[in-house]
Amino acid sequence: MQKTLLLVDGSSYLYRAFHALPDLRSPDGAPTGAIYGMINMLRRLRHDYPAAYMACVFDAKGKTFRDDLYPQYKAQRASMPDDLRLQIEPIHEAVRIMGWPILMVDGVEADDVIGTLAVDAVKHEMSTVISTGDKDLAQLVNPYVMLINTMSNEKLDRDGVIAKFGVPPERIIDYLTLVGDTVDNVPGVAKVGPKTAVKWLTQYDTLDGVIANAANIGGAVGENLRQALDWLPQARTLITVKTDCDLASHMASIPESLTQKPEDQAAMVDFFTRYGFKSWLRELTGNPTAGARPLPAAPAHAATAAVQAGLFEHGADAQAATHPPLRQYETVLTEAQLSAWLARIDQADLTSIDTETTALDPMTAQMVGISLCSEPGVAAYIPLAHRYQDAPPQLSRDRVLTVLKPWLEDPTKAKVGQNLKYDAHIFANHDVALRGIVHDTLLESYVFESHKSHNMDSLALRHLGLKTITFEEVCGKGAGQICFDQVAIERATEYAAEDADITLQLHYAMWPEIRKDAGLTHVYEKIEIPTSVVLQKIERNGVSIDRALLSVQSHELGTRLLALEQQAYTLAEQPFNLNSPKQIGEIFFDRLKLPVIKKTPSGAPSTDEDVLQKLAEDYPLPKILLEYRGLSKLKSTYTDKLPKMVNPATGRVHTNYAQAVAVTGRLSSNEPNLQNIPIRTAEGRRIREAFIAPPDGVIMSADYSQIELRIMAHISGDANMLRAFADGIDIHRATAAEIFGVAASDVSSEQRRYAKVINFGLIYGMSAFGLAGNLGIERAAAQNYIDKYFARFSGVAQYMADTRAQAKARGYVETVFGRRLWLPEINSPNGPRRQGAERAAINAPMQGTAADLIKLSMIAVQDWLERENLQSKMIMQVHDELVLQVPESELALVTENLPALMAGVAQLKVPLTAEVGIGKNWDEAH
DNA sequence: CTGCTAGCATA
DNA sequence: GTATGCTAGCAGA
Repeated sequence: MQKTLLLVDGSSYLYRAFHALPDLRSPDGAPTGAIYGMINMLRRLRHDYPAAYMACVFDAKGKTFRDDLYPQYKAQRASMPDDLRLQIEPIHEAVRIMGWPILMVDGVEADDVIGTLAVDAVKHEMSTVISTGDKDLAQLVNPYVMLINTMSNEKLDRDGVIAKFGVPPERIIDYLTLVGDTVDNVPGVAKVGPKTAVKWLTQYDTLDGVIANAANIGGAVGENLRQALDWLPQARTLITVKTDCDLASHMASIPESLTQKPEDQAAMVDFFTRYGFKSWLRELTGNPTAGARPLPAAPAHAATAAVQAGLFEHGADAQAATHPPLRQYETVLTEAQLSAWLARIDQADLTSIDTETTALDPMTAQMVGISLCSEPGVAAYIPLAHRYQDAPPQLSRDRVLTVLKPWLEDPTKAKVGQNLKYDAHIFANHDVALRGIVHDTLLESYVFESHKSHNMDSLALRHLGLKTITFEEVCGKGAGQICFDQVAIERATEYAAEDADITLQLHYAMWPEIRKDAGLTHVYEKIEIPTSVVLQKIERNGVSIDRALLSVQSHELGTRLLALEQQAYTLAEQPFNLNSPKQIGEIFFDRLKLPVIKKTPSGAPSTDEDVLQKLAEDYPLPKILLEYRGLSKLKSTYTDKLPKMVNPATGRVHTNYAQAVAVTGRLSSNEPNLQNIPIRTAEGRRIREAFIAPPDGVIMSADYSQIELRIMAHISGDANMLRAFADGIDIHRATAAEIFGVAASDVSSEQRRYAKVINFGLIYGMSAFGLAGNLGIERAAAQNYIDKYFARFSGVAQYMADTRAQAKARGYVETVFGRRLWLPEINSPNGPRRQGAERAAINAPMQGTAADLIKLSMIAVQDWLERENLQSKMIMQVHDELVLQVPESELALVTENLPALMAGVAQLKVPLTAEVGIGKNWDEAH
């Protein structure tokens, strides 16, 4: 094999080049980023992989066999952005005039053309290099075919494929069939990801082996596999790249038709002029200053600044943007370096900042180093506290923080980071108040694509096509994990400086996308960024916990649990672990022969609360177990755990609010979760007695009343519902009056209870089946209620229909404030999944708008507290409730203003109301 | 030691 | 019937 064939998967690079580069413009304002990226890539490829034969392959028009086989093929894919569409023709033109043979075959995808050529090349004794960003093509790799990804510089030969995927190339089709391809909307087996797929293929060798053994695979994934058995052959066909396409009519012969043609220099001069690629132009026209010049930091900075200022339309040099990937990373060890960097960031329009620490817990972690970046590709790492044998002398933490403090605390010095809430805590741990947080890439990603992952490694891959160094690669994992202060400073610089660099680049990739939409921009700038600043303060405030009280409760619960345990053993006539659903199942259903009411998803008889409730009607043991479960949950999750979470330094509990987890826009709370403290049962409520006020103050709780139903009234505009809220009457009573056709004053408590369940069901996108289950009535009866409801509240019925339609047409729904909530499965061919997405679509605008409103409340309240210089502090948020600690001296003022602030954050078609409670502890405050 | 299931706390 | 996080048990490393 002497000769090489170089094949470029042009279609896969289009999107990547488009998204990886800033919004470059030609002198007359046309978008040029993708054109620039594509030309740059082809130039580098030809340099790095000199080949006798070559071709650039694009998808062409026309339906392919895959569309016929599977109408949903690529159905998830958003239509091509206009700015990219405009660049397609110029890209084809550029490829042609650069002398590359170009292949587009109507009705055949680029992948299949490439597959066919790669197989053909072997017959002509050529080896093939395929340049692609698409992992699917790994199935083509063999001793004569390898893949390269020019964006990540990754090379995949046979060993590379095995290293990356865990299976050899000949198993890639099987692997992808199991995992599925979300990009092309080809589902695999539900809940099967790379790990399970590799496990199965290792165990059963091939997909056919896995299918043959489907009956032997346990658990929920086993069931999912069996569900997918009919589908898998079709998925395999879709995923298999064709290697036998008829290309005869499109080229005279291989290899002759795939030789490089001479560059059309005149056309190139014209082309580069038209699109403003000045340095390539200089190179062509023999200008002595061009060509030899490497791409240093300065032009990169100039380009970035130009992008920020929107100057590209005026013909700035697009070429100086980002390529080649620059990694000018500096370790700052001297005062002189520190001064130089301070001067740099002080001048910069925007600086990305990242801290390395000793721990994940933001309240106790100590700073190990700081990284900074103000120009893509040029970053600094300032090690402060690396402590290992022979670690070089570092600038002291105190010294560096003293030098940087004025800049860090200056609200006019704009900062960006990935989850700056964390870094703000770290700085606060060292008495620095981070200000000037104007951007956060975590929140940009969350606002832009709520349903995708937001960690930096996946963001870098998705938006920049770059593979980053992971924390695990640097520090290891599990028991073998080392603290960052043990990492060699050279290695730490590569990792930490990259983080700051990538963060800045991610910002330049995502921010222009958000800016295109006024709603997203509003949600990001006016809700998420200010919320993150408020959250950091709430987390830092923490909440005071009465450890002694919890300890007493733990003890009491322990005693009662012990007694229940003994009673259970007696009734079962043997000891068993009451915490083990498996052992309970054996006792109940094998030994005592109790009836099986329902099964868990994996097929075992269920022992959940509903089942035990039912069985308790006829048997004594389930009743004991119910009580045991309830008390055991209280003890293990709350009374035992909360005292352990008290921060020794502050004497308070500091939860972490995750701002980019819930796909609806809600916050979530962890370590500990303070959003699921019991309230429904008297036993559980006692936990809240341990959330106490400071000696001179009270706990104040303010919650929005019926917020989601109010939002439903607002969005749907339903006249009956709007009137009920306008009149300020009990909404469940009003609903019952409508459904049952009686006067509001004649609604029975039973009727009100039904109406309440129906109202909640509506918020959750209920079905007759679900309502029946909840009310314990026949399905037909439930349907009857739903029909009556929709007859009386026709605006709500219309809203439900409109929301479903919008979700299906656009793939997302919106909150009142323009937050987008994506529903990837809304057009899934899988019925249950699709229906699940439909219910989520109904619920999301209400839950999401409520989330927007309370975030606005938090911003307004914090702003007011600071403006008035009050001592009152927000200490918790529980979705529709804000909890504050308020000194006695401010009690009257805050009681009056808090609900008014919350009610006033938005003017909807219905009034918003917030109810306030006060007490010495959280239980009393309700 | 890791990942999964069942069960259950909240809005 | 929406959205989360945490615990214990358990199976396979």
